Amino acid sequence: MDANKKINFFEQVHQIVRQIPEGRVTSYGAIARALGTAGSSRMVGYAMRAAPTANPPIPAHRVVNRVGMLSGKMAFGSPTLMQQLLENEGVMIANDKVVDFKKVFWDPQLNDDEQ
DNA sequence: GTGGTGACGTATA
DNA sequence: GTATACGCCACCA
Repeated sequence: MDANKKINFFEQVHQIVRQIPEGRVTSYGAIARALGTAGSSRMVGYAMRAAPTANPPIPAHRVVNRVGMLSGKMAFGSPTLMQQLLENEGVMIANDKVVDFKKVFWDPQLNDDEQ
C-alpha cells in the first residue's frame, strides 16, 4: 500500500531518534540525510512534532536544529521542559542553545560503537 | 483536489 | 559576516 510508505517515513524518523544515546543530541538535517531525504529537513521536524503521539514516545528533546538551538522547545508543553530534560541527561543548555553542541552531537549515520 | 503551513537547511546578495 | 529568499514535501483545513 502506498499509504504505508508515508507512515514509514515517520517511523523511520522515530526509530533514529530512539537510537540517540543519553546525553547526546542530533540535528534535523543529520536525520534527514540518514533517511536519504537530505534537504527535506523540515519533514524531519514535522515528524518530530508527532513524537509525543508516537508509541512509545521518543526523546524528541535530543533533537535540535543545526545550530543546536532548542527550536522545538515549545512543542513540549513547557518552553523549559526541553532544557530541563537535556540538562537532566548531562547536556548543558545556555540561552536555549546546546553547550558544546559539537561534542554532544550524535550522528545517526555512525554506529554506536563509533561513538 | 487545492492551498497554506512548518521542531530546517542551503544558497545567494 | 549578516540578511533575505527559496526549496523540501508531508500534514491539516
